[in-house]
Amino acid sequence: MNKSSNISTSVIKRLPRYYRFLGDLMQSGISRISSRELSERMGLTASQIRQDLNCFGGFGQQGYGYNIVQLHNEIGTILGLDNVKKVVLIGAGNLGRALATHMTFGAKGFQLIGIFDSKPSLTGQIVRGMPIRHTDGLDEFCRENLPQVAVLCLPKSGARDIATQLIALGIKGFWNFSHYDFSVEFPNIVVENVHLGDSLMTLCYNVEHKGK
Amino acid sequence: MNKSSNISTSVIKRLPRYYRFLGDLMQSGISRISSRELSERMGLTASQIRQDLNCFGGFGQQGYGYNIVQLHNEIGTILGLDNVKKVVLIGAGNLGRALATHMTFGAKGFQLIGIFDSKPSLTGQIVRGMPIRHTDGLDEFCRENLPQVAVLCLPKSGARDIATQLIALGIKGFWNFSHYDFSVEFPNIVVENVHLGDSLMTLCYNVEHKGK
DNA sequence: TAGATTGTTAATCGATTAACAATC
DNA sequence: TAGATTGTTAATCGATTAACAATC
Repeated sequence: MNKSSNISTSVIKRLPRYYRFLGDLMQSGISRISSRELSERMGLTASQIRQDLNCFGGFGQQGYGYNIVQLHNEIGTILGLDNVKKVVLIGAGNLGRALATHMTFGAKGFQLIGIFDSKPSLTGQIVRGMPIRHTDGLDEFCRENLPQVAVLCLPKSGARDIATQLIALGIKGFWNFSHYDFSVEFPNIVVENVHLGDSLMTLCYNVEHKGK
Repeated sequence: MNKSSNISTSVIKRLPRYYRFLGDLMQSGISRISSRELSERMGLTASQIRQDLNCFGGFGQQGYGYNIVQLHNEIGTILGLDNVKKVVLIGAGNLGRALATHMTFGAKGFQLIGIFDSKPSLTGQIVRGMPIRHTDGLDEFCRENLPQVAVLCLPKSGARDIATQLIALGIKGFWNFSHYDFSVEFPNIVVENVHLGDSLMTLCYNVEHKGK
């Protein structure tokens, strides 16, 4: 396990945002930027930007700043976007279908290779050019196609069993929209939780208490 | 502005999760729990739970623990879930429609009252029992119905103008799925960002570096 | 060379954890 | 009363910010 394995999650969570801002700057034709100017555009401190980047290497140049194209590439590499990971999506309800249709997995280091649902009535429906498969075929599909990542868009009740099954099949990471909580049973599995309900409640609190 | 306005965001972000766990415990018929037992179920320290709760008041009882129903209610009140906020959703693409159909706004302190899109071809389509309205009518609709919150499900390009318009119309909080960044132009507006692309890139990094 | 800006160390700030007296 | 567990203070840990020497 290399040096980058002990980078703090605070830093890692900021990397995609740097990547996005640098991408936008790239497109606007600017070729270099100082940590100070980037900090103003992003609403951070220049110090934090320099600290963050120096976790991974010295990408800047004294007296000059950072080369935008180069830094954008570096961050993309750090994030692992060029190393494509195969993804299966479990749960083809509204949310699952929206993600399948709407997300550009390709630009983020992923390739969606299969969509599954336990509801027989959905089997065979076409979403983003691929048929929804029944979860009965999940084992076989994974053994053949070796996905590394799964998106969970199903109710809490079903999520635990599917997660256990998928981990046994070699899935290394989950994009988890369900309310199933991996942390107790599988503390070492990589999970990125997206709890939309929690997010909405946080918003509720802030509107209530911080709203002008 | 009351005492709760200087609660740290770390604490606030944990409240919805407490609320969910307590709701589950409630349904399983347990009536009391100690911080130690809750900490084991949630994968936190007991100390953190007690610290968090004591930001808002002493809800426990020495030698006994916490009454689950009571604590669940208290946290609901703290989150402001019983004070319903009217919501408009802007952008009825895949994601917008999925959220409109899939989210139980009601259980989280919100009521969806209108769905808008700038694409004339969508106008009049029914989503969750209500017609998609054209954004031309947004001003009038807001003046009549006084929503306090907006969900932004549109591309970055359109988001800035709509956000500015909505703020002028009295919108106090945004659930922002767009890539528009409020922090520089509107640092004091309440915004809950859900950047699905960023989340996916974070997952990419972690699969790459932390995967066993 | 002089000016600018990084990389990096040190100082500060905030969040988490540990400890324990208060008390049910 | 004895045991359990909170509320709260103190200690630790980690993240952010400030400062500045190195250097382009």
